[in-house]
Amino acid sequence: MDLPEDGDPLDLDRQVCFPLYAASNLLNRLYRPILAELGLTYPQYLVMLVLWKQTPQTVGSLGDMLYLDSGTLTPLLKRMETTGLISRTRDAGDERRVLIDVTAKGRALRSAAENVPAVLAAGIEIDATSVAQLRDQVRGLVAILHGDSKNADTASS
Amino acid sequence: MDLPEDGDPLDLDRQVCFPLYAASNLLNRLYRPILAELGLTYPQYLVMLVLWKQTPQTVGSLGDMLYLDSGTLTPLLKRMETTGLISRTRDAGDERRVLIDVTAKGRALRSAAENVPAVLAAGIEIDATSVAQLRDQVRGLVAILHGDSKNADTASS
DNA sequence: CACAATAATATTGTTCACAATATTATTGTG
DNA sequence: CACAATAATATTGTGAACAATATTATTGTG
Repeated sequence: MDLPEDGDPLDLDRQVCFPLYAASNLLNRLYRPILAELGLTYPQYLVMLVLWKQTPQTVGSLGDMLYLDSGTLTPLLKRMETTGLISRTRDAGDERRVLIDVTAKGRALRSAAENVPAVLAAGIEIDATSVAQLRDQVRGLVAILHGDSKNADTASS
Repeated sequence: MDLPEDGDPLDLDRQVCFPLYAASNLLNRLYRPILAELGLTYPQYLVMLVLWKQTPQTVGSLGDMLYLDSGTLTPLLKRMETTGLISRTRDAGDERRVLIDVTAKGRALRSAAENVPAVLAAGIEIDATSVAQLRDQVRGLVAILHGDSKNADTASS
């Protein structure tokens, strides 16, 4: 009774993509004021998460991890350079590349960012199990959409 | 073993929101060329889905259903008016409201849009059961995020 | 009826996200 | 080594999203 055959395929309630779209917007809206205190937007926060793990990165390596391209990242990284969180320097070994590194200011921001997940979680009434389940399912979809069919076992066994 | 306690809370792989963000971007990227043939963007497509179901709508009613506000919808609807898919007229009964209706051109687009879901599904290798499961889980999250706690029983209790 | 309070939409300014294209550097083939 | 092919990043132009604010219309209270 949930087959795509019966009913209108153009019904908003049938769409898979709409809830994802809505959830993404709503989450961004929830993150915004929290991250604003750190002087970050959500995609900028994602860049910092990567850089806090491993540095330096290139525009391309950031794009691979965040599923974004230079058209989005270049201006974003320039803004982050302006606010003093990162540095952008041409790779001497390969002048095509731009190395992205954290500055002292960017490194200092880490401790303040550490309770962002907790603050956010406090604003959402959902238990940890559901969250993990949801995360893994969406991750499976991302893998499929990105063509990493190796990781495409959303709910299989 | 999946508790938020162990490990770094700022690890990209632990984030719930990132997969949702990535999935939303990737899906939009997938929709874009398909909808471009109809002269639509994804949010414009969502507006048409609503209007094909029930008309007229107001800016506010569309916003309620799509979780968007006038700051996003007003310019979007103006563009759709320009392309001739919808009409925007002040409600005579309440001049604050703007009634959004489909034009003949917008109505004619419906049949062409009917196979969008199928074309899209063809591009994603995922079974219907997983999709439905994912959809319902994300829908649960949307309900929580939006404060509709009535529908917030993703897996609670 | 006056007029504050509220409601619905519009505007402004900033930051993404993207396709298409341009620019510059490196690699590969002869 | 020349020079086409490729790779990495940047630029351009369009369309969202959003917070904050402005504008206009209606409602409610006296």
